[in-house]
Amino acid sequence: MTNRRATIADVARVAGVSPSTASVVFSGKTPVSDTTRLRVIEAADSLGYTGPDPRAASLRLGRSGIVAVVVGSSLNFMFVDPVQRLLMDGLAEAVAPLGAGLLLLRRDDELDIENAPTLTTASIDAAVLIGCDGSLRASLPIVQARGIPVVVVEGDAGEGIPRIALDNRDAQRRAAQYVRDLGHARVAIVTLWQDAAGTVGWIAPDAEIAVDVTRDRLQGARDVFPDAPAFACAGSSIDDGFAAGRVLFADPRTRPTAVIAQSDLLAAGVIRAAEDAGLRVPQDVSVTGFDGVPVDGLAPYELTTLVQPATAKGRAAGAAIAAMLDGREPESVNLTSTFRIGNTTSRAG
Amino acid sequence: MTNRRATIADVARVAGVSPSTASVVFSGKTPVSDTTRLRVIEAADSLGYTGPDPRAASLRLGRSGIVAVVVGSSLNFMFVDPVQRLLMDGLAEAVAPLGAGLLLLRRDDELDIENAPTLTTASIDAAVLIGCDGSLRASLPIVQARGIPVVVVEGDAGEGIPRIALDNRDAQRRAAQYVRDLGHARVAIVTLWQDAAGTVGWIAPDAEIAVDVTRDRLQGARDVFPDAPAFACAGSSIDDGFAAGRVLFADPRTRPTAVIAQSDLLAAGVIRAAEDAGLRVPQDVSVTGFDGVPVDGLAPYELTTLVQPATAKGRAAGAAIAAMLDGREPESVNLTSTFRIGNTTSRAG
DNA sequence: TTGTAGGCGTTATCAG
DNA sequence: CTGATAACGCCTACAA
Repeated sequence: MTNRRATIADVARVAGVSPSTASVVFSGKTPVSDTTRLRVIEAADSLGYTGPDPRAASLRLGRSGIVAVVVGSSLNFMFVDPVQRLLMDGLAEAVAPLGAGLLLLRRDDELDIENAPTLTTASIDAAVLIGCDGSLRASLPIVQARGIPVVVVEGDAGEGIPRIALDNRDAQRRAAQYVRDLGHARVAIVTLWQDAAGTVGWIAPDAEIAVDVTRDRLQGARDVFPDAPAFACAGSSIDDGFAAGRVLFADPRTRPTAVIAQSDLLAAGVIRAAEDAGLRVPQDVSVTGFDGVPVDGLAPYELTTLVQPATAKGRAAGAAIAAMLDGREPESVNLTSTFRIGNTTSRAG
Repeated sequence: MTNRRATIADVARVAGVSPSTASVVFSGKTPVSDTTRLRVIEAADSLGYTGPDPRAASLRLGRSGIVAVVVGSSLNFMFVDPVQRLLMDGLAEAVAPLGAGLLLLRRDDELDIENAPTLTTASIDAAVLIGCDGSLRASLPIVQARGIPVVVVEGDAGEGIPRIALDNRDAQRRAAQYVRDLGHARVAIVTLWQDAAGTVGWIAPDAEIAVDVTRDRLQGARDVFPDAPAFACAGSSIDDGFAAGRVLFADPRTRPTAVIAQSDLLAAGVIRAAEDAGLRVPQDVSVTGFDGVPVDGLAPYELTTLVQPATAKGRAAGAAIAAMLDGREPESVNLTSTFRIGNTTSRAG
């Protein structure tokens, strides 16, 4: 009744074969005669051996089957965003065939907790950085020094690091053009966060925005409406959009006839605010979103929005990782969004 | 310019010390003289050595610093629920001091993908099973055979496995009592999924429900309103609640004056449906939720609901894991929800 | 088809 | 405070 777990050597001994043979029975890398296989399996059963210890295997093979996903501080915050969720789904799906799972890690610089796991200390085969803005970039040297493949989604990590990007500016421009073609001239923009602090409020016309997504989408809208005022939110949520909408619709004389929101959740909030202000959507105000994700509770509205291939983004990141682990050159990918017309936009009155 | 990464042995050689000494410099387990430490650090720098290889360390130490979280099929689906997100946050927080991170794994039986990582093949120190209903229970023998500590959240895994549970029935009963005390008699219940398939519709009065949460909360409500009709939803979302609400409010003559929803998201949907049917909340219909999570876009309503300690649930699971890894006896915990009165309930007209 | 031998990179133990 | 030694459990040339 020893406490030690059985090892493959034990199994081999009981089965009366050599360790390598027993190993092969489990890995299937080499043909084994049926009788030996059976003996080994039986021995394993009798010992309660459930297969090779992954820890030992990963040392030997140099692979741990784990891909790190570096997220911001709070999982809760991150997964509020449907786009992130779909992204993770795509990623999980794409790395599964590699025998890899996703390890959630926080950013290295948020170490309030003693000896928390980090990119440096975790046994990982690769890392995915999401939204590589500033602070995330600090993680890079670490993984690079360890020689771990990295891929960046929605962000720029510099030379030689594959990126999975979106045509944010182009796509947003297309939506803006559509809005203009509908005859709208008084247009307001509701943006995602403009900085890490999540400063809420009107964005100065000449402000430099450090957050890639926000900047790019804003530029796209400004390509068509150069003077449109832009209001920055703290995050991507209905509540944030609602608060922004309240401000936009506060003054009946200056209120916009169309609002370009940088996410579907924000757009949903803006719509709520419009209703709240006694405005009908789309008759009195047109609203566009971005993302093309199902917004829980938005029915019967169907947003006019840009459908981004969120799951594909994850899959592309997974594919890049697979390539790198294979020793192949990873590709940076630039995905494109599709403009979809819903029932939240109409001709300017 | 060899491609091999430097090992601690290389560092030791360059520093002119023994490998064990070099190791100790990194682990800090034993005092080292400043001069040697410096020499080792310098050697490491010059070789680009970033610290012990986690794979080797985990073999040696028998710890990988990874805790598996077994989720249903889709991350997207799972993380829609704010309760799950908070739970994960608490869990991450609680295992971080152990130097552990969270590995997302799918259920073993959903293996459509060849060689996907599983509870059997991943190097994990412990596992958390969330919502241990039926199919999840299949994972148990596997981990137990491997001698891996397991804790179950919101579900029953049988003997000897620590559980983190909630006072679902008691809590729901308290809410129901409150509703009754307000004078409501025609009450309907909107429930979470009643089976894995997510069958939508009225629940037969004598139906046996296999999903623990749903059953327990339903019993709590029925303790007070034994004959209240219950309508089952497919999931916990505003849209699901809306659909249910539509049915409840379809016939003005039989419509309930109060609805007990089994989650806040469902309650939000029911409220929408009520508005949609021209009913005012709470004047015409009272609605209660369950969970006490912020529902994006629900303002200005503040739900009358049961606030469950979602993050604490995660932390408790983490604590149980910490205990087991420490060789201590883990505790099963029974957390309690707090009844909170919002503005979605009022006296029966 | 099976066995032998060596090493993957660490770290705990124990002796100096 | 430092160093030698021995595992940790497995996999894979290579030889038989």
